[in-house]
Amino acid sequence: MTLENQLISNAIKAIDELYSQQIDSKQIPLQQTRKDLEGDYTIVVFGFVRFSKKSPEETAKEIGEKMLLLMPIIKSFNVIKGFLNFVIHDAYYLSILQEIKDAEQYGFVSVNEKDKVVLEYSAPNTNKPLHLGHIRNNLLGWSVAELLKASGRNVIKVNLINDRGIHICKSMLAWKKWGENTTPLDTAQKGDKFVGDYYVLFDKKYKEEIKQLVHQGMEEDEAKKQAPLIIEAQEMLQKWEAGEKETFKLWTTMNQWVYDGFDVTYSNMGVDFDKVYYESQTYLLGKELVEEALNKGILFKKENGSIWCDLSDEGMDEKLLLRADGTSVYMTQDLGTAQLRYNDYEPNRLLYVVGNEQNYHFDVLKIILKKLGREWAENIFHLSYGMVELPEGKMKSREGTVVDADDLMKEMYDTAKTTTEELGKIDGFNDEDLDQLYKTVSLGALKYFILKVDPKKQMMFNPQESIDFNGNTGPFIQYTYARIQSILKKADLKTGFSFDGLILQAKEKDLLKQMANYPMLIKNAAENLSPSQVANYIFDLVKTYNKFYQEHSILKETDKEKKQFRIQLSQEVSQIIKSGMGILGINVPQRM
RNA sequence: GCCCCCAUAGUUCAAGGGAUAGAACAAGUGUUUCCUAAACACUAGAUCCAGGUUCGAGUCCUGGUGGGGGUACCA
Repeated sequence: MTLENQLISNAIKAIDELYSQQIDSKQIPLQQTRKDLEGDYTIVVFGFVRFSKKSPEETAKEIGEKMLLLMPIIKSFNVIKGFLNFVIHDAYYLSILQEIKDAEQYGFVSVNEKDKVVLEYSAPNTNKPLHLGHIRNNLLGWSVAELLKASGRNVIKVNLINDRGIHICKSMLAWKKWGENTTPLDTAQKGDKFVGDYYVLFDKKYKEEIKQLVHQGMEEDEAKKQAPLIIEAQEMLQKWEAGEKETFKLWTTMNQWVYDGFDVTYSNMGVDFDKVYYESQTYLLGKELVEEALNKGILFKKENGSIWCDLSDEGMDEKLLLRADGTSVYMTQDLGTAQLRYNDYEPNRLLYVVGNEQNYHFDVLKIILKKLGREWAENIFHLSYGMVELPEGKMKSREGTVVDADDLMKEMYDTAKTTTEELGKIDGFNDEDLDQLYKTVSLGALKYFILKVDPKKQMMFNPQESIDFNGNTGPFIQYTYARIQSILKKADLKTGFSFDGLILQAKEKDLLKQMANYPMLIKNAAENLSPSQVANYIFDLVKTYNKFYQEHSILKETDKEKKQFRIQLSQEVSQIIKSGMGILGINVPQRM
């Protein structure tokens, strides 16, 4: 039983004995005492005055006295207004150190195989390379998976490749027309970049056609529909869905180029998947679902043959599910994908890491599946994260403001290299070590920068101001870790030391207090699907450690017991840093 | 038009309805004969506006202002 739970249950007991009032644990506002005040834990008693019929101060005093008797671990208490502050004996904090030392993975809950979560993230389109928005998605997805694993879930990471649709046909058509049979090898490009260029080219030529038609007197909306290129692309999609051989072959070839490119980016980023779904393999199931729903009368057909879902009962519009030409749309395939995933795993939760621009899409997806009688639709959860914004607004490929994932990682690497060389602490590193270090530091900086922000919130990225290496950053944390490793290398950590009766210094106690919170932190962060909470926790822990490091000598401490204690403390702090950073997908270096 | 989300120092981010709103960067100042100064210490600086609920509101409710997103036979 944790100390928090003990405090709560004894508070309940004290209140029952004092006021004959039965309350449950949720009604006990327990929190950590403010740093500048005396005490470790605080109970806010304002809410109790209605049955204590006494002033907040008196109420707090009475409860405090009762609990002091009930719990020997409480050293003393003090009351400020309605705040009852408890001071806990050092012995408790020393026992925490022992607990951390003994734990296999402190703060982690062992995995329950039956608590299955299928987590989709990344879900790229195969018509353009990955960019900053995907970076947030990928880092979040991977990290949330780690977080859920740490809290005992059996997580299956899945990717869904949007490998079919009109957008792919645009790239294909452009390549066919102007690609002159070249391949990524010919232009020495990554495959995803190569194909992406043709997507851009299509858009350019298409715009020219629209402009020309408008010039000839056509309305712009009409011109967008009538431009020969778009008609040709639509025909291509129909051919593809009809399984026409040549189109299919081109599609296979070009998609493979893209996959090869993506694999490189994923690998550099350090993300992976347990299973990859392809939209091309799920859209037919989606079509079947639409057919089923149409027969059940859940959907309706318009005169031109297109199929729709009427969502006016839910206060929404009508939603298209199948085009007039019979080809499927995004929603069609997502229905199929969800069904397939459920069939494959029957998970407790189907989690989607997708940007908040698709909130409406997921609302509709759930509603339609429920209309179809799929009760598991209730377990669909959309982890809706905010967009990454640039100083000039949204990223637009047309305006060349897209921050490419590969480019960004390369820039970070170069910055890490420059900074490290300037600091010059790299004696004895060989080229391989250095490359590894630059990767660790640059990715650490990038990942931390992205993940420290609450996923739900929109975030700002300014490419002009490069990501910092000082302050609340990945490298700051990595540095502290490396410094501890340096100490541990020089120190001889003796086993079998007992620290019973050791008087803790304020900074040492601060550290142990924070360390004691790690298990709860993991639990809460996992519930909120928020790696940012882990990031902020680790940052605070590291700041506290640095203060301790500054104030107290470790290796030069003459008292042997104190010295061993501080070495042990440092060791466990570094373990938590490593563990927390691991959840964020960030490695920690032995030296930097 | 209708629907959803957001608004905190100059900037980027924190703050489970609780005490004096925390950090970091940028600005200014200090600390290395001492375990890695990618560090530490100090100074200055903020809850968009108007109401309401509450013992207590950055947090909840209403209205306003400002930003973002959605509402496509795009994904």
